[in-house]
Amino acid sequence: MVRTPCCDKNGLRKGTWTPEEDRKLKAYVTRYGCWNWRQLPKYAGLARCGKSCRLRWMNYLRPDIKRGNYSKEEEEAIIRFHESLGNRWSAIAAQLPGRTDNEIKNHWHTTLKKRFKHKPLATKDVKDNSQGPVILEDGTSKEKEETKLNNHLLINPTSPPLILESSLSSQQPASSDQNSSITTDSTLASSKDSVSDNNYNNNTALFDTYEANSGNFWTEPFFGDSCYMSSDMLVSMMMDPAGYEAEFPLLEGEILCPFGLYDQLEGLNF
DNA sequence: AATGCGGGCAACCGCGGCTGA
DNA sequence: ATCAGCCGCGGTTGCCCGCAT
Repeated sequence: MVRTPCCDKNGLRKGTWTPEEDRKLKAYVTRYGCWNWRQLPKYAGLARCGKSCRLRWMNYLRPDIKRGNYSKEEEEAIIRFHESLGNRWSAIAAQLPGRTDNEIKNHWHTTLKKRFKHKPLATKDVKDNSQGPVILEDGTSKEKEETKLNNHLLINPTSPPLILESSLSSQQPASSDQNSSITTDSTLASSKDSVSDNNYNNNTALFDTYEANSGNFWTEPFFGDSCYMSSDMLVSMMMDPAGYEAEFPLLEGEILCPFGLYDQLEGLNF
């Protein structure tokens, strides 16, 4: 919509994503996970660089993204967090379920910055806020400490990120980290939540199948780390590629099994 | 109706950090 | 200790759209 599609010198597409490209990327990541962004476009049948794919997924295609207007609560939260964190959009986004850093950054520059100039918020309550970042007196390790705290907020269930009422009313359950890639360990739970979206009912069924048959999906290193596919699904793909293909037809240009998957399979007990 | 202009936002670019060899 | 590859982040760009004139 924004940038005119073109090709760079390597023959990779740039610019606006087409619905077809979106469909391919979404289908591929949903099925295989983002095991390697650099290699992913090749196997997904996309003439895009990995960076572009990652960005598109993170900012647009991820199922847990909340779109639409910002609530007053969200805007106030952004302003407060920006006061204390500065332009660390990813850290701010981590506290706002369903919002991406890019989206927040855009909203800040286009709307909030002007408004904030006219009506600055008091900073005291921000610094006193237990949910906010720790402002160190010496200031020397502030960066590290903020990072540690943010990580703590993301992981520790007793210190949840800011959950806004408007977020709770959205279709997906509030999760602890809506900003991270689905491949990160700390986001396994949120990944499960994210795929509970209406568009992903089929995948939810796959999770349930895996959990019922093979224990906890979210503690299993390979599947939890890099793949949305259940072990049953994977086994059927490996043992009976034709049967698997019949059940889950490949997309145009898609390759059945990415590199790395076979290596990971060796460690599994069938 | 035509034109100009600014806002909004998707996407690109480049840098820095992390990790493994 | 060094280097290369990859990923994530923040800054910036550039086009579309709606509104004002």
